[in-house]
This record gives sequence, C-alpha cells and structure tokens, in this order.
Amino acid sequence: MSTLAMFHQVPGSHTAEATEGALCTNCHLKGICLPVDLKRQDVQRLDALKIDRRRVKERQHLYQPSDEVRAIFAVRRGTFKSGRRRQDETDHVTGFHLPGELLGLDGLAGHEHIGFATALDDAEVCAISHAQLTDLASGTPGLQRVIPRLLGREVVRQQELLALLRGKSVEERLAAFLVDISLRQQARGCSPTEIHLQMSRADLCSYLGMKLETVSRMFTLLQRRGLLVVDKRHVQIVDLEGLKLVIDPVRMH
Amino acid sequence: MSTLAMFHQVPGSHTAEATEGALCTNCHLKGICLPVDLKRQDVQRLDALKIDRRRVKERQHLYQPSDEVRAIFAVRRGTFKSGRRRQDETDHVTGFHLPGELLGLDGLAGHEHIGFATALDDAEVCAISHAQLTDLASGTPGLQRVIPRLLGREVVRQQELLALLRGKSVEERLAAFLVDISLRQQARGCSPTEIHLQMSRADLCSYLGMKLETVSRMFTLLQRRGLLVVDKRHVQIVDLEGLKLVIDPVRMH
DNA sequence: CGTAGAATTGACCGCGGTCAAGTCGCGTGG
DNA sequence: CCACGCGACTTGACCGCGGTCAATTCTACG
Repeated sequence: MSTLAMFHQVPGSHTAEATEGALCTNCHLKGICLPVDLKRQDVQRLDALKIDRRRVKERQHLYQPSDEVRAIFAVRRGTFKSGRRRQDETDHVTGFHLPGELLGLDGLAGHEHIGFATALDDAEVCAISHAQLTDLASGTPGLQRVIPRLLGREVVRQQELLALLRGKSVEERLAAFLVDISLRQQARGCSPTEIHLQMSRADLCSYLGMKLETVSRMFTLLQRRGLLVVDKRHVQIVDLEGLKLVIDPVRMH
Repeated sequence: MSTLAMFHQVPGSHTAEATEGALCTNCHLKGICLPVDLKRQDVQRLDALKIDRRRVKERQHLYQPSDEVRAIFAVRRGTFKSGRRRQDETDHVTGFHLPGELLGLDGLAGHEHIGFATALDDAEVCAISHAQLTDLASGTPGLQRVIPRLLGREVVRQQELLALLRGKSVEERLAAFLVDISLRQQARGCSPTEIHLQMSRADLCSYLGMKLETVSRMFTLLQRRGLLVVDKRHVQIVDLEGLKLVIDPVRMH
C-alpha cells in the first residue's frame, strides 16, 4: 500500500512544489480533461501527484516516433497536432488537441511512441508519468476507472474521424471539422463562432483526407453560401445551424 | 487488499468451475489475446478470474448500441464484425475480430455501448466483467498494465484503418485488407494463403469505405493480375509478395 | 526589393460512385 | 421436377467529384 501513502498528505503542504499545490483542483480545465463524474475528493487526490509542467515552443515536438514512452500529457495552453509518420516519410495528422485535451494515449500500447505530437503555437502541458498512472490504478475505486475511461474516449474519438472520412464528401468533412472545433471552443468558454485556426491548410487537408486545393475550394464554397467569413486562418461562422445541416444532408435513394 | 485474495488460490482447486480451471494458461490463443511480455505467473493469476464463456450464434449480436456495458470480450471461436450505427440507421463496420482478439473496448468510455458487435458465424467468447477488470488493476504490477496496453493496441488498430482509408486507393485498400487477414491467420497457425471470408461483400465495403460494385471490381482486377484466385468468399492468395507491393506503390512526383 | 512559403483559383481528367442489367446459387412451393 | 423469387455477387456504361497540374496573389522575411 506504499504507493497510496502519498495520497494522504495535505495538498501543497511539505513539498518543494508547495506553491503549485492543488494543481488539478484549481485547474480551470478539469471539466474537460477529466471524466465528468469524478468526485471532488478524487480530484484532490490527483493534486498529490507531482505533475510536471513542460513548455513546448511552436513547431517543436512533444514526442516523435521511436521516442521512449514516459508519460501521457494534458494540454494546458496552446494547440497540438498529433499523428503518425508513414514509411514514406509523410506525416498523417490524426488529431488536433486544444487545452484540456489529452495526448500520447497511443503510447500506452508499447514502450516506444509510434506517432508524433507537435505544438502549433507556444504551448504548455501537464505530464503524467507511467509511475503516476500506476499509482492511479492502485488508488480509490473512483480513480481506478480513470485510465480506461480516457482511453475509451480516445477510441471513440478515432471512430468519429473514421466515420467522417468514410461516408462524407469533402464539403461535409470540412463543415463537420468546423462544427467540431466550434463545440470544443464553446466547451472551454471561448466563442463558438470566432475561430482562429492554428494549423496550416496542409495540416488540415492531411487530417481531413483531402488535397490542399480542395480545402481551399471548400472554404470559398462555404463562404459563398453565406455560412462562413474566411480570412486566412481566421474563420467566422455566420450560420452555425446551416453549417450543421451541411454535415448531414438528406440523402434519399 | 481483499480483492487480491482470489489470486492466491491454486488454479482449478476448490471452485465450482474446477473443470474449467487454468482457462488462460491452457488457452491456445493466449499469445494473441494477451500482451506478449506477460509472465507465466501473471497468466496463472488470470486463471483465477472466473471468466464466463458465452456462445453467440451466426447473425446474433454480442452487444448493440445503448446496451449496458458489463464486460469486454475475447473471441474464442468464430468471427465477429464490430462497428457503429449512424443516426441514419446505416451500420459502419470498423473492425473484424478473429479468435484471440478483443471486443467491446470502446465501451469502457461510458456505461452504454455506442457500437455493435455481431457474430459472422457461430461463435464463442470469454467475457471479462468490469469487476474483474478492477481486480486486474489492483493486481500485481505485471497485470496493472494489461488494460492500458490492450486499449493502446485498440487505438493503434484504429489509426491503421484511418491511414488506410485516407491515403490509399480502393485497390490498395483491398490488398491491404487481404494481407492483414493473411498475417492474422498466420499468427494463429492457419494458412496465410487460403482465406475464407466470413463477411459479406457489403460488410467488406462498409469496412473499406467503398461501394459494393467497387469491391467486386477490385477482386476481379487482382485476380486478373494473377495475385489471387477468388471463388465467392473463398480467396486463395497466389502471390503474397506481389499483393504487398500493391499496398505501397512507388509514387514519385 | 527579391525570394519563399501559404493560399487561392482555373483547366483538365481519371478514379470510383451511380445506375442498370445480368448471373449464380439456394430455398420454397406448385 | 421445374418455376419462381430472392439475395449475393458480377459486369458494363456513364458521369461527377475531387485529384492533378499550373498560374497567380499575397504576406513574411532577409
């Protein structure tokens, strides 16, 4: 039970990082980062984990393929792209990660990362080491389920993207992406209509499975229809409901 | 530590299911089902879990959307398809599961299944309940990592499919699928060249993100090239290396 | 200024979806 | 026994979406 001992200390008491105590309890992102039904006591126990903070500058990698897996990460500030490097050296983006979202869950499968995570702007992450994950697993019943939950969410997230790429036209895909970003911004208190895209068109087309020119064409198409106002990487959603209608067209056959 | 007590009993000793003792140790599928680096003692501890067996007949569901999540499953016999039901009532297949492979990991995200799993032929599964998963998490260090590992593998599996649908042509996708099945059959001691597809063309095209007619066309195309001999759902791979070359064409631009 | 990268726009065309007809195997019933 | 229907699969003709190639604009930066 020695691993549990650390849970019983008063948060922010006799540790060197006393000034950073109660990291999770005080974090404004905890509603996004953690499964919703976590009890307050459980969150307080998370504070006892001495979670490392790490800054990552724009265009720098948080991890790369074949890096040793040491931790999973939660974004505190900034935006990341994550994905996999194919054998032909081309990167395929499989996700964008806003503050409060997790990174590196695919690393849990083995000892080496098979993908990459890159900061799209100056960013900061919380790193939860493997040792700390083990502590979580040995913790109270409320905490034991945290890791499987988070990984389950990751699986679901991938399935959503899969469904997007399979059934939908390029226009529907871009609309779905914008609505998705809008909802995620809203979830963290940002405007659901004013979007500043941190990623390049190249990243976007890699993620959405289409060509750079097509992304461009679809932006202008949606703009022509009065759903968006696009100015480079700044996108203003004029008609959010109309955009949602684009995603699920009424197909009859 | 009470949850650990059951690990210390002798496998197959004083339990009602004595005749089924040492389920995992004696299972010929354990090399596929479990992470490879699991120690023999750890596998023996798994035997102490009273794992339920369950038969599922052809075309019957193992679980469906909105079913309560009670367990994850390992295929013992038969083949399953799994996927998600879209709001327009169409099913999208996201995976096929051969003996030794796991099912229902997406359910760990919440209390209700969001997808379905259906038997393609008469099948049998091992069901590992949530309570047993919790016991695993509290178990020895070797076992604590099992669940994150398996979920990590699931995430990776989805990423592979994602990459397949994104970058590849329909021809490359079908070739990749056949090579994948070939490798998985080989891993469980079956012939890597003689394949009997348990799934319909409709399931296949749903999985590969193309239309039924296109699947048919690609089968005949690969056959015309001398890579396959196709007879309904029986596929004989004539030139496995040639098939692998189809997957990764040398693109220069 | 000159150069490079990011983004947009246009012209062209091929892959793969759509529609339609045809084949094969199989169970059902007259 | 064949007729019939049904579902699974195949094959062919057509065409539209989106990829390819190329030119242009615009901003950033040295």
